[in-house]
Amino acid sequence: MTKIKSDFIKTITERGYLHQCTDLTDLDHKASQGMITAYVGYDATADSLHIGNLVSIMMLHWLQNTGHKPIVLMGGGTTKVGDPSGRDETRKLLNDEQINKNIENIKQTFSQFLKFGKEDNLAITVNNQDWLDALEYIPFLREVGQHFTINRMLSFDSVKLRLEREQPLTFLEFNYMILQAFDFLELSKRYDCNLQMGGSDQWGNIINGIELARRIENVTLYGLTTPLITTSSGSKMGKTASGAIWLNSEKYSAYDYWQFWRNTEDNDVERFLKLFTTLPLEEIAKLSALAGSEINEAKKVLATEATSLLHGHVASETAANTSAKTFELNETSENLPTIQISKSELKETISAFSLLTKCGLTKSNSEARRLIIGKGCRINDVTIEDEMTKIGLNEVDEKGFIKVSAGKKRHVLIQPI
RNA sequence: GGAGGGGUGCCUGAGUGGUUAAAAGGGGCGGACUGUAAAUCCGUUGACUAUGUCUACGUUGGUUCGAAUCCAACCCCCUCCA
Repeated sequence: MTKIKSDFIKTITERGYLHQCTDLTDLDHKASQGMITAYVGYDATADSLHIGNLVSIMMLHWLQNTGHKPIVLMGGGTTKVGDPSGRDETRKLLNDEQINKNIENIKQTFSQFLKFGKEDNLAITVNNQDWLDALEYIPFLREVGQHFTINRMLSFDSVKLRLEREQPLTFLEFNYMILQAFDFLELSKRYDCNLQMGGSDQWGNIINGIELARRIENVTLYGLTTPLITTSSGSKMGKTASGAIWLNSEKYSAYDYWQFWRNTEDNDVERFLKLFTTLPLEEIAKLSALAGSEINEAKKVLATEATSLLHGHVASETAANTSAKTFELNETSENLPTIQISKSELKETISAFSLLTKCGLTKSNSEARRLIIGKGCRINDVTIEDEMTKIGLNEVDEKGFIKVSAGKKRHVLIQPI
């Protein structure tokens, strides 16, 4: 490619969102001429999106920011089928009620990143259930099915890998790529959508949609994928500590989210600043030039910026302050996660191990005992040596809390009521 | 429908009558070192009212002093044949 003309392509290239594109030169040209409309699809397999979805959300954000129209496609219909891409096993099927509930929860996330509305480049949300549910089998097969050969379908990774690993692939799942292809066609007809974006594992599904639209409507559509984001030590993003990093605040608090970014590996700081914040590139260059322990400053900026994008400025600052107090000033911030325990219960005193479990720092009393034996538990910053240590009202500090810590990073405040 | 192979802890995977709550690795958690990083090293990794008890190797029964290991039936998966 000679020279990038459009702001959109320029931005996503510079910031590292671009993995593959069907025809970058052409798409760039189109984006420089006028408004393009692009969509990303999200299946409702859980009641919240997670960090892994964030790259594509940020891409929609930049799309809108550079003057184009984003469509958020909720996969109410496709979730009933289950995308086999990148999976060894069939997804467990959800019922309609769960799917609708999930969609409602997932939708909230986008309001932070996109401006919604009808006109111009305001974002819209659509649900593919609206057209997929209405399909009639035979007419659909005749219209769409005749454009797919089994030979070619078998050659796509989502199918091929499953077969190679000798894992079962149901006929239901086998249809997924056709439905996603149909989605793109449908969005192109309804909203003049001409670009589909997604993670690199969606490449095959995207290509199918482009081909289908070319055959049936004779239109040219584009596809663009983002790289799979891994940490520099090779593990998949967000699959760290206790499961996924969720985007909904009820499942993953702003404080925890801030902490997640604060603990980024040195080698990832620059890449993540580009991908997950909206800071200008010059500023990112300055921040990532920091060497040695000074890079921690860059990590704090990353954490605050990323948290602020998702949870808002106020929640982000609070998380930053709480973290500073806790980790740098060695003070107890009352904004740490807090649980309440009745005074009468504390009066009786509670043994240290059961207190750990009570406040959710350990999953079982056995785990709590092990933690204490391994010198991993502190009450009010004092290491507990004996798991039978009794904790009661005596341990409440002048601010009215008992601080319970598991390891160096996980803290909970007990508030007697 | 027929023949064969297989189902072990979060995952991979050893174990074919007893010191097996089950090797090894991965992952998780904690500790040390640091910078709330990475790498490295060490410990730990079923539960409980805790030096004991209970639950656990697809399910249910059986043999045995004793079963993940042997037997029977059933369920599920894979391969080949029809």
